Amino acid sequence: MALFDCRIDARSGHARALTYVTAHGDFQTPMFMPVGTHATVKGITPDRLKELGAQVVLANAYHLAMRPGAEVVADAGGVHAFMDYPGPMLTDSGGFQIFSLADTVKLTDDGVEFKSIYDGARVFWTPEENMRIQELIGADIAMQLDQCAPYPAERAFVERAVDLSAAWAKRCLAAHTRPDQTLFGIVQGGMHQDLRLESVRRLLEIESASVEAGGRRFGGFGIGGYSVGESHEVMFETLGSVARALPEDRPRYLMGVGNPTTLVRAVGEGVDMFDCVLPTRTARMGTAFSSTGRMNMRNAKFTRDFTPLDLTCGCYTCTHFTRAYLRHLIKQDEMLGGILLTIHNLHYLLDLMRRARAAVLAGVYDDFLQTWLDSPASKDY
RNA sequence: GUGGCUGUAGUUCAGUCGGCUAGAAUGCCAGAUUGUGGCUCUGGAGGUCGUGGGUUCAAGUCCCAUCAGCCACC
Repeated sequence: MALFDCRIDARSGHARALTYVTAHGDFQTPMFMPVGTHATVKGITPDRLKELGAQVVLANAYHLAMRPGAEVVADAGGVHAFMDYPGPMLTDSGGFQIFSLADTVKLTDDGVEFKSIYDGARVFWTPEENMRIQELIGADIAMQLDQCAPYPAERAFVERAVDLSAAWAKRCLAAHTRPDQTLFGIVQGGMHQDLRLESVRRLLEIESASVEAGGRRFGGFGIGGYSVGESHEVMFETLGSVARALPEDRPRYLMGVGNPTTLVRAVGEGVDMFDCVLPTRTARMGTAFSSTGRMNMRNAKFTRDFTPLDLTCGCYTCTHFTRAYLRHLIKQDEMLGGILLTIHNLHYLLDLMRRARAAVLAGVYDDFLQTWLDSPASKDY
């Protein structure tokens, strides 16, 4: 298979199992991608990530451009060499920071002005500049610059986000040149079915025009603008039809979603890739995923609980340490507490997606989904 | 032994001229966390104001005694 080829290994209902080729190795879906915003997945070494079976790791173009600077990362030999992660990587464009750092941002049709959260420096990013930055950083997959609408939002606001994101998709695709990197377009449209489908239609139109002119196509598609405050049910009203409106032959990436049950359900709707800070952030704050639902390891009931975190889990944390010890570490703000829960939570989601893939390959995804929904692990959904 | 200082929430402390249901921080208990501005955020519980007496309409606050701790000097 050639670079950025995507093979469909199996289907089961709407669920898919893909193999995708990058310059830093293949990855297989369904897949969860740990988030390493500052070119580090907090609290965990790259060799441990590999041991856990992580495939793609995320970094963030906005944060790396601010610190240490995209040129520094480029001079280091690119983000893989900089952080010593040998596998595939993906950079988010900074589009999400337009949303999350909204009060430091000025939007125009031509681009976005960020006021640095680190030193107040103002930088103006056109889509072209954003592509230059992401090419310097050098991940295998770059995301287009986009605008993510909040929820709830006026329909007119969401329409504008769709317009702006489509305009920027076109400019990103035209500006993107690096041969060992591919670009994903991003679907917006909030919770409006028609706007979502319109957003998909425009991305495909932009791609067709590009290909006709001898230009590039998208390597895959991000589904952005979900998990911004809406309920799960509201998200699933539109998610499936949006995912399946996207081309079959390329990955569909639901951005920013990491709730275990949402992942399992979304795979059933035809989504292939996910990323989220949830497993790593909540780990540092003391929350663990488990086969019986979320556990707050600060709780007093674990003071003298000398059993493993999760008896059904085979990760390093669960095979070596007790709940009492983990609670002690978290309560004391010892860094090892966050590290051990991060290992566990990442293992939990990575393993969940491996089992999902196995179910797709076996052609029994519906059973897998139903078994999941019937299990206590889904109860905190 | 004498003199002084200090006793208020688990802890460290604030508490005006005596005046509503005695506050803060931290700790404790619980909840949140979704393309990472997070040792973060949101709730909650917790006090016979060392003890006894007195003055006063009213005392954490003023007076007396007493106990404890600390300091200094014999």
